[in-house]
Amino acid sequence: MKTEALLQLDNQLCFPLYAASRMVTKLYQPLLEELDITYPQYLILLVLWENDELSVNEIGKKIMLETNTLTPLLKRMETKNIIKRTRSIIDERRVIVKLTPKGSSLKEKALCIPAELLAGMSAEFSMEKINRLRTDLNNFLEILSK
Amino acid sequence: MKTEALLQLDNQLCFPLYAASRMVTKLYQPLLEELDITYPQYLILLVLWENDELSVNEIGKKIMLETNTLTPLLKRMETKNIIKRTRSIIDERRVIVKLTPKGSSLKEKALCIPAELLAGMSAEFSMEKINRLRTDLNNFLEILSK
DNA sequence: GTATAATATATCGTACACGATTAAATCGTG
DNA sequence: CACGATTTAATCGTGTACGATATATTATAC
Repeated sequence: MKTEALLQLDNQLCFPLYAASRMVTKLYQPLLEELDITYPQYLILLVLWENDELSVNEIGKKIMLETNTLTPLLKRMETKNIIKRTRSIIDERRVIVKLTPKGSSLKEKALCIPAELLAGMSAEFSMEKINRLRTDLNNFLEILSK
Repeated sequence: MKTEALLQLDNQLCFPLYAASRMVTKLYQPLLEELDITYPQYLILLVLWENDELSVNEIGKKIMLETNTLTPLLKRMETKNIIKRTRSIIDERRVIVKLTPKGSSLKEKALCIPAELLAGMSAEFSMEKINRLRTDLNNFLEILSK
């Protein structure tokens, strides 16, 4: 491909990535609104549902966000009474994040979300394609994070 | 897959999309810094390099952003003297965005960006894979925007 | 022609993202 | 033990995103 052509929006890899990401977030939104959470907050809940307690840093590694994003995000979640933040006694640098009962209980409401989204899509986009896309994206992500 | 398993971060399609998008933006950043622009500003330049003048809405359709995001973004670009915004005389609701000479000249500096990024990647991620990913993402995007 | 609908942009408020810096606690080495 | 290096969060400033709303202009219907 010519250098010139590479500058066309259509030929960029970055753009569909950027646009699709925002688009998917919008798909989630009406479902997450019922739980009164945002999409990044949902990601944090996903990792907390899998791990009883995590430090800010550990959460950050899992969802690839720094503390400068996480701290205010977690504070908002604490205000909503979804999580609790406590300084570790063993190492006072660390802040331990735990689910509150309310945060735990949100999991049940969230259980239907992935299926619902997949269902809405699979009419047009087969499960195989979705799986392939996810695999490719994860590979891509792994390369990028080096 | 069980409902429970669908809630695991690893099984989500949304997450790698979200993470890869931000990661790619970070890859662009050092290159864009030399042009003194951000990634969304780069997207706007891409479409303006292809189209001499566009209204705010037309830009929005191409890069899928609303005016509430675009207006301040474009104002910042105008402050940097990259673009000019003028009310259309024919239809005073419309604001026409045009490149300044400085904005046009940035294209030459940008020409090497896509190639440079692809080069840095293709060692690990073949051109075929990148093309497939782009095609899949574009298909996905098309489905989503309905 | 005028009331009304539709269109185009702008404004406002909230919530991310993230580079840069700060501050406190712990670690490592002499 | 001491003290500099490292680790962990927090803070600050800037720039997106976007839902909701406002405002001005043009199109449409009657």
